[in-house]
Amino acid sequence: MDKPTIPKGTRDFGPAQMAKRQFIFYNIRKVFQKYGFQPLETPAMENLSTLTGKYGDEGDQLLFKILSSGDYLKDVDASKLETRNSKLLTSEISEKGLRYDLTVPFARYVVMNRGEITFPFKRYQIQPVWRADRPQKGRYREFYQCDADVVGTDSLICEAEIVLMIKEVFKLLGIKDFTIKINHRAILSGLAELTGSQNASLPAGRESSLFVAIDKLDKIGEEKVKEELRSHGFEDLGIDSVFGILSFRGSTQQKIDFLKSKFSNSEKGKKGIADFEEVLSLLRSYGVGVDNVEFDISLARGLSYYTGCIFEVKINNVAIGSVSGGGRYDNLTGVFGLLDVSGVGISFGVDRLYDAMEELKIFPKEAQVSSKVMIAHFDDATLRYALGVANQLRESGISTEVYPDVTKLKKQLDYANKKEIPYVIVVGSDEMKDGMLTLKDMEEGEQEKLLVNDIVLKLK
RNA sequence: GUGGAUGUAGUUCAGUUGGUUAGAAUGCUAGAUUGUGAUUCUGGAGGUCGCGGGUUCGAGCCCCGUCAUUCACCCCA
Repeated sequence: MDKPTIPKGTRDFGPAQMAKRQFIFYNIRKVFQKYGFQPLETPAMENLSTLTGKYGDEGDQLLFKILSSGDYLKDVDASKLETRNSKLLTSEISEKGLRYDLTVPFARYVVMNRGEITFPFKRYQIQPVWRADRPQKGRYREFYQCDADVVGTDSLICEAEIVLMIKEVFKLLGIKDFTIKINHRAILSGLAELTGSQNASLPAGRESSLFVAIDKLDKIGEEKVKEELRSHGFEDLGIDSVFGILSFRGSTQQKIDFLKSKFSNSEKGKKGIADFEEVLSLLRSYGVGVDNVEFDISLARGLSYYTGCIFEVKINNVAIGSVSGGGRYDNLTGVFGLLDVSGVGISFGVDRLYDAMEELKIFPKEAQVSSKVMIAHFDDATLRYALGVANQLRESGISTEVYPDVTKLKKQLDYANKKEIPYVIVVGSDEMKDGMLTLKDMEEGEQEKLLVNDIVLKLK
């Protein structure tokens, strides 16, 4: 029998990791609820028709498909089988897939339940998603997303509150050095107009290849991006005018003023700038500073359904991809037949947050303890006495465990030490006689004799 | 889907131009100490060297294949 393994890109989470992961989940959930978001869960699997076509060609390839049950090959067209073309066959042998993100299932839910939902609808969702990617650093095939979305309102208050929530989550997690990058799809569209003949919009495909290329600007540099654009057939003149804007350096206000001058003929560009200015103005009304916020004209984000403001959060000085991202999508529910519902949302990637926090060594110690106290004993009589003590402690709300076997004290203390249990109560025949129990502080190594009630007071 | 790196004890890794019985640290375990852990000392267990083939008198080491892990690209949380 071979040693058992788990699938590529998946992980087990032991008790130590779970304590830290739950610390992250707990704080994100706390913030979501504080801003009025309500919980939602959807199935791990969706109908393939719900998922396909929502993430582009690349995305479709990364979908995990579930083989139909039963004798799924029986009714397959023989000529299709002959072709040996898997893509032709998938629709025949698979009708379900694992969810790829939380936003599309949410859109599906909204459309299915449109009659029940009171808009604007604010929901949060913390569940795993699956992507058939090649795993690498900070990239897994199964990972958790923590999404909060609002649908049914165009109000830019939602965008502003997303910024507030990001700041609050990072504060609770103890991450200090991070950047919230913001841009607007309309600003990018304005930019795209400049690449072609004056004011002519690019076809959608051309537009997205432009976005994908400039999104890499801070990663691969100006020359490589230009190269990529040329290979996609963009003219040098257009490329130069785009870089004339992208290379602009200055404060947020200077960037805004500069773009306004460039977009004098672009309705889209003007709209993008106006939205962004309004979000900044709203933030000021909340009385919250815009530190950590950066206006990044080159931020594009791949997902094609974004139409308004887009966000991305990076932790500085940690070599890991973005830990959070989101934006506004005007027509997500449109593909499911419900038009004119605007949504905006944010997603935190727990697994990357975990990796980054581990690298920065900023998990608080109290996120990691198990029992507060363990009771050690010597024989059957003292073990039985210990059970009563344990019950008293637990009734007072103190996490307590009794060492379950009769064995040497050394071994029991060793166990407590390894589990990082901070206190040990030693019950021997002397302690049983007068009720004065020995309480040992495992960190300091000191011990004192106390009544159970006094121990409760001390540990509570 | 494309390219690179690495597979030796539970774990992290040594292993000389190919040469006797493959080592260390750590962890595990027993004791030194019959009521005291994390420090110290002593003993013990633990390896089909990822798998399959080839070269050779001889392979952990060289060659081919294969699987796994990992990093990067594409894309993304």
